[in-house]
Amino acid sequence: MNMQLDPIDRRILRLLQRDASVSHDDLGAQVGLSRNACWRRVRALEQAGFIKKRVVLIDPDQVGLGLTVFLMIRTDRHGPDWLDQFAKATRDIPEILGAYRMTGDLDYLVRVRVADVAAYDTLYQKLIRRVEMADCSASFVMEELKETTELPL
Amino acid sequence: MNMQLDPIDRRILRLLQRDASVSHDDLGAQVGLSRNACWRRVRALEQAGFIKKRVVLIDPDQVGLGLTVFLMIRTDRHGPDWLDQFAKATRDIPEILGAYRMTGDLDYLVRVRVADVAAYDTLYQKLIRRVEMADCSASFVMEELKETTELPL
DNA sequence: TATGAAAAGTTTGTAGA
DNA sequence: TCTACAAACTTTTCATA
Repeated sequence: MNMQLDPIDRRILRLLQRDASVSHDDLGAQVGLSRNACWRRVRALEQAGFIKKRVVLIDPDQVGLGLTVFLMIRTDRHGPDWLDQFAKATRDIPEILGAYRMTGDLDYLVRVRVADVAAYDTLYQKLIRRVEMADCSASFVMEELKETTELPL
Repeated sequence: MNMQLDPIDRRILRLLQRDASVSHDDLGAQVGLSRNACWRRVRALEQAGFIKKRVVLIDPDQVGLGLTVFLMIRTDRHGPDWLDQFAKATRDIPEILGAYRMTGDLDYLVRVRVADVAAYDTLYQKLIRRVEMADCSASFVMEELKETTELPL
């Protein structure tokens, strides 16, 4: 299914990525559509893959995951098997929330959520046991100014 | 309200942060609880602030936001008013999805989602017009190995 | 092709055994 | 706790533009 996003779809997405707990009645009212005209559009957006999933966002501090760490990684192995191994490791380790191959002089950036510095060290040991890295330096987040899943639409 | 997370709560959170579209019936079945008992726990988790919000996750590529950029920022103004101004700017600019004050020699790290390099440049201009920065270097994401909102529970 | 109204089917939240 | 009920919400059907 191919689809072009019209202004109403955009508004629906904008509202749903802010709060997906609204009813189709309310959502419809907010975009000026009937209950099921709105429902149809949401379903279409789901089927077309615009909406990937519905999730609950958990407060990391409340569950004891107070520390975000960014790892800047450089490798000297640029073959596909190193990347495979690294990609698999990042997928397997649940503390790793993000992993990105980058331009510039750092090769990879990894975003991690852990309880504290001790937990970070455990994770670091786990990671270097699984993948060889020429250089890996950690930067700790002191303050989270912003952190959102809302895309600019 | 204060609460200690028991193993069933943990499992509920783990399931809901993967897929919040399940009914309380299904969720209850998966954690071995009646519909009602499960519903109560979910409500308690919401009220205690473990569950911050319910949202829809949108595929960035499908809405034409194919490029993630990380900005590494250094400032020479370490007063509270610079930080205020910077924090406000990051909140106001919807393309900025994350902004972090860091340890180490880079002061701030900013995560950005835009359509392409041209859109990035527009955003960059917007940002430097609002806050003074001693140094700001961009790193573009070539490949997203992992990107999740699921916390390790 | 997209809509709205209404009816049917589910789920949710509450109250009583 | 559990069961049962009422309210709310979701989804289908159908008629219309």
